[in-house]
Amino acid sequence: MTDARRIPDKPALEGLEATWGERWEQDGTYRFSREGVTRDDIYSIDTPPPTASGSLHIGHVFSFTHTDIVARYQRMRGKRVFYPMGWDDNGLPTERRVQNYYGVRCDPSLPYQPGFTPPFEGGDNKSSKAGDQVPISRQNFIELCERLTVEDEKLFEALWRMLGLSVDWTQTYRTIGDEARAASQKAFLRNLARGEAYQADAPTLWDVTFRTAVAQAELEDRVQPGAYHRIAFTKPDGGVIEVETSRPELLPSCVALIAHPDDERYQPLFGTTVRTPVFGVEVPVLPHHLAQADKGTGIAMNCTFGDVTDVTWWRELDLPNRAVIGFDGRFGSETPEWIGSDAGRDAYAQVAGKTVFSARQAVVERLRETGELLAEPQQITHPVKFYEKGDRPLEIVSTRQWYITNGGRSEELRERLIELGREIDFVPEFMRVRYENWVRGLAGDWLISRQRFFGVPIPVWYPLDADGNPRFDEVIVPSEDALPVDPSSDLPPGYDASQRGEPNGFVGEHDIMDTWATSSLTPQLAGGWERDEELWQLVYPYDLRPQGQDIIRTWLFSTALRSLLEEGTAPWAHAAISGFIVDPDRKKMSKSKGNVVTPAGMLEQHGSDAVRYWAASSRLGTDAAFDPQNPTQIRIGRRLAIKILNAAKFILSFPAGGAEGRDAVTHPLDWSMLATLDRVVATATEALDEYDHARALETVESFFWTFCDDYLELVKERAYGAGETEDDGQASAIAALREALATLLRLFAPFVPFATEEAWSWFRDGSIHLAPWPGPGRVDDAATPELLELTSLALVGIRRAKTDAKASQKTPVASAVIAGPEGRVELLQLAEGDLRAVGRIEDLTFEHGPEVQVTSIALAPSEELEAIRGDRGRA
RNA sequence: GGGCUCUUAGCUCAGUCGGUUAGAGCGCCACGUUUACACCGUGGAUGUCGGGGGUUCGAGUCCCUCAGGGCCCA
Repeated sequence: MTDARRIPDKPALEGLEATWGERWEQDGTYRFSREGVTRDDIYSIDTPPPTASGSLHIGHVFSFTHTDIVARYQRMRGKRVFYPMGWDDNGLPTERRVQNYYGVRCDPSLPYQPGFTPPFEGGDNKSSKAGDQVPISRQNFIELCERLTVEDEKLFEALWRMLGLSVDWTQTYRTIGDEARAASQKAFLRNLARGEAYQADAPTLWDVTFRTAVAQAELEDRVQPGAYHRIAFTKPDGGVIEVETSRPELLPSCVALIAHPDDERYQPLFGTTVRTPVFGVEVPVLPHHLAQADKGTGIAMNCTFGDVTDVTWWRELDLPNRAVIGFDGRFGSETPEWIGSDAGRDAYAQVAGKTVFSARQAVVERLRETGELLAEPQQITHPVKFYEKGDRPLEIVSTRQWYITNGGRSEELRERLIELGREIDFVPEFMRVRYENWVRGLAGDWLISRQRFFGVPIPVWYPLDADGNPRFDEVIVPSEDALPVDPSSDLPPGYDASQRGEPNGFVGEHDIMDTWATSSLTPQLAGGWERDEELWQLVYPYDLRPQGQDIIRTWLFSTALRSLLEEGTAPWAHAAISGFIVDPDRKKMSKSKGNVVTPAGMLEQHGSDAVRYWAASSRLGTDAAFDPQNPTQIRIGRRLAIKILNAAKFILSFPAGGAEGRDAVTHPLDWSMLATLDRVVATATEALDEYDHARALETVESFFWTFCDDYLELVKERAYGAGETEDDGQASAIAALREALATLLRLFAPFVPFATEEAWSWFRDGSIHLAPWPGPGRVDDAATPELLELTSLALVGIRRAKTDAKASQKTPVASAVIAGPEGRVELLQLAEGDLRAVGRIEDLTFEHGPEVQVTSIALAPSEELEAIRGDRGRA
């Protein structure tokens, strides 16, 4: 043993996070070492990196604690745990934050300004308009993104360390880092080579504020106010067809009217043409099953493109493309060639250059003038597609974009993805359905082009023909060893800088990839794919992917997809899905609802162990209610952590003499306690193996309270060496207590890492977090948990008798009789000495009876009681 | 509109394969303690297991149905 440890007089939780956090860092306690190991020795975890420019909320603490419990458990089971942490810093959230924080916006047409100083720092500047932000070059903008994310990441790491995540902090990565950019470009080039990446001119959902394309996974419907406008189309015979539309401004791009094939009202018109109001364009009337007969007048105006149904009709009915709205969300300034009439051209002049909103007013006004608005607009609410981070409705524009196949256009690939999902053990199992539903519902391939700045560039160039037009079908790619590249500044193989933008020269792709195109590669990024082959072979496929249920369709799916395309295997063996946090009204906590609780304050106020206990008491997949005003579970966790320290201090205060461990145990009651404890160990181990941390914790905790309240009370006199018990009873009690303490601390260690490490340090060397997970030990052949159960029952009976007599538990008892069934009483008698000691019973006898109970008890004569009270009064 | 999920004590939640009188913690009330324990012990009250129907010797548990909450998707 080493020098005597100083156990504090008053153990406290305060300061443990700092003390042990520093110590673990110094000792490299959680460092991943690959020396002399095989894949079987490793437990690898692929953690979805938090968004660096977001903020960590209590839900992160919740789910990351779940992961950490697994990591700590597996480490104690003897695994080398590969548990890296990344920061997801590329992407639009960072751009927005940088704009607000520094008061700038990116204008790629501007030149780089060395030594640029932003107008301010630290603003949240939410109300500022884009016009007030200083325009800066793309490179200046990216530098600010880098600067700010590095700062954010420091704060994140500090919080995770305080929470006690057992992450190997030498293994961090950033999704914008060189290695991440190289890896995601390499994966893209491999997709391209295998035909899984392609470009296409296609109608694309477009956010006009951010001026970028948006993928299916980023869409959300929002209910918006709108209005139905009933307008008149003219038949060749001069008759009128009434159409209701919520988007009258798209009238200039109208290409057809469409009704359901079974709709008898319109069947006679199929194949004929009608003239659009105001603009006077002849368009056909066509049947299609997606037209809803019960909506409006039952016949719909098809435009380029009002919604996704318009896109379907355009594709399936082979209609012309009459786009009028540009990337800026405004109507084009040139009058389209398909509008031939003077009146039509005059009307278009009224909308040219206008926003959707203004154009709608102009068109409606003109409809009133011509009498083709048949009724006052009828106010409605209806779902409209938005980019989940945007605040203006999406438009649909036609552009050239890059795609990656994801099964949206291939039944066979969808089936393979569902098959792949079956290789993953979802915890809880029902979460698999969300994955399968998402895969089955995919409507198109994955659009990965983003017209943004802070992200991984799509690593290709295009040759220019003699007229200076790009030949998009002759993609120029870099060699893999040149990665990462930025096509807007780096040169394609075989060209020189003077040829950029010149006829017969080249042009670089200016788009970047969707942030998910990088985030979907976290197994590769963290695991050294194509960079550290040895590491990759050791950690991939990963054992565990923990994540929230809300990102199954995005993160889990896209990672599984990339893994399938690249490796042909599932990226992980298990997917552990945490629930989310709801407020006392059972609403999901989210920034927009304003009910978010910041975790740092909770950790400081209650202590990390307490907060972790709260997180650990919820099962995977189950939402947890959390009331910051009344954090009951956290208080219970805090009480438990304090109790652990106090119980350890108490147990260690008994004189530890000779033999340690189970060899020194002789007393039947001590054996019984250890036998019970072995069962607890078995249950907790089984639960943790099944990723049921809540059951493991509950089992250990409930035993711990019994251990303290009953067993510890029963043997404390014997452990003091007081009383007239047998000679070796003291040594047995102390050995059993220390054995139980060492076991309980280890059982609690994954949940409450600070308090357990503190208590462990009082009597053991090394970190508890590297100590072996307890297993069943040797017990005496006669040992049975039943003895401890019976003794507890008897003890409760004695206590109750004293309570009924309104007497102190210390009141001496002259005589008592305990009854019980035959066989059980004989067993109970093995603990007679301890029962007499704890009950201060002078004369204890046993008899047979139907159940275990105290049948008679006589407190000591009152003069003795008076004497005791007198003593106490004097003391 | 579809998928998933939940509904058990005042609150937060367990409840295994369908099997005794449905449990824990917190809170509440009463009493007792107060040198391991900013706390501990003993006891107490609170239940139409969301409603209805079915299967079964037996249902909190399985099936159907209705209602409500939540999440995701449309």
